[in-house]
Amino acid sequence: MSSQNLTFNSSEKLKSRKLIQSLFESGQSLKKYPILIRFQKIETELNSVGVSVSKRNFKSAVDRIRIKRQLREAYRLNKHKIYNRTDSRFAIMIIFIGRKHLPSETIHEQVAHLLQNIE
RNA sequence: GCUGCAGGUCGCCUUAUCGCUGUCCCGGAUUCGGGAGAGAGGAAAGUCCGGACACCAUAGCACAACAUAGCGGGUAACGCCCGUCAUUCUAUUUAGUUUUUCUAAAUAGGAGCGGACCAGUGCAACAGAAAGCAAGUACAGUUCGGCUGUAGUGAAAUCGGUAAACUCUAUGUGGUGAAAUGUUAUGUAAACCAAGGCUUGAGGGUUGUGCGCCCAAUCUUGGAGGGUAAACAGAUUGAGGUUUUUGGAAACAAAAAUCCUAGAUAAAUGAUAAGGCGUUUGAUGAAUUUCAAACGACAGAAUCCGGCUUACAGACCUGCUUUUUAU
Repeated sequence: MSSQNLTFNSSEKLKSRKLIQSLFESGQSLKKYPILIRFQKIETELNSVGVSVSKRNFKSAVDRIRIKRQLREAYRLNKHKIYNRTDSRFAIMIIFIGRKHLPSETIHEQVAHLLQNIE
């Protein structure tokens, strides 16, 4: 089951435009620099997760892609913190609000901390 | 060996574990599980030219506007590429000159906004009366007309220069851009679309202008929107790559053999660990010897091709060149 293993494939990705819109309009948010997450309870089997990096802070496409990969990896390795703790499922958008590159270790720590506090 | 220039090739590697996106095979037969194999670039970038493809009379016609500009060739096409002539720059050699300078010729390497001033309009430092259509110095001639010649200024005085001046000539250019466009499924109404009929053509739309064209209201018939930015096609086999042969001075073309090499869509191609490779720094030392640390250029496909431009640590190859050593 993809909810238990260390996977993050397309069935768990946030793709619906409507859901993203409602997430930004009425979702809750948690912040721990340099990460901001917005989340909302949804009635599905799996979480629905997206990542985002502002073009304003990182002009180069290479930089943005690198950070998005770090964020996805951080979710993949830490998603058990949600699945093991609660039966609720969430739509989550992980947003990078920093202005420079950070080591993956730091990003993973911050994302793990935020996922721990979602409810 | 070293210095510099030009052109070309490459542009981190290996293993393990955990993942991501397609493809194929097996089991299941909707979801799913297992296995095999594939998965960013020379610029994928800028979006500056040229095409393929698709749709749209808001697409047509005329003027305007814009682009290109020796000659020959290549190409699907080009503003690109190859060759060549003239021009111009640099270097060397030779000749002329007492020498520097300068001039001429030859050789080598580069550069580029290279059509036309026998249509019209404009512009021109200094000198000069005057750089074009007005004025005018001296002398001489004279058909007595500022008509002709000489002198004088200047590169140039009705002889010309200038089109990186307007302009003219030749050739070319419609717009939009894969979120194009097509197909399929479900299917309430007055909103949307298509076809047809009737009336009015006011007002509006288009690229600057004119013509043309389109849009409106009402009736009839048929189909539809949302859910759903859905799914599939377009979409990756192509002006394709590699090798050989032939033709050609080259760009390039032809033939044969062989290969299939990303296809995502809130957008895959990654993360971690260990080792190696390279660069830099520090220590060590007879020795890039040994050790340690840091770093790994520019940059991420998005319909697809051909170019151009710009960015780029480092490595290698070829040619020319500077200097040194040996023979």
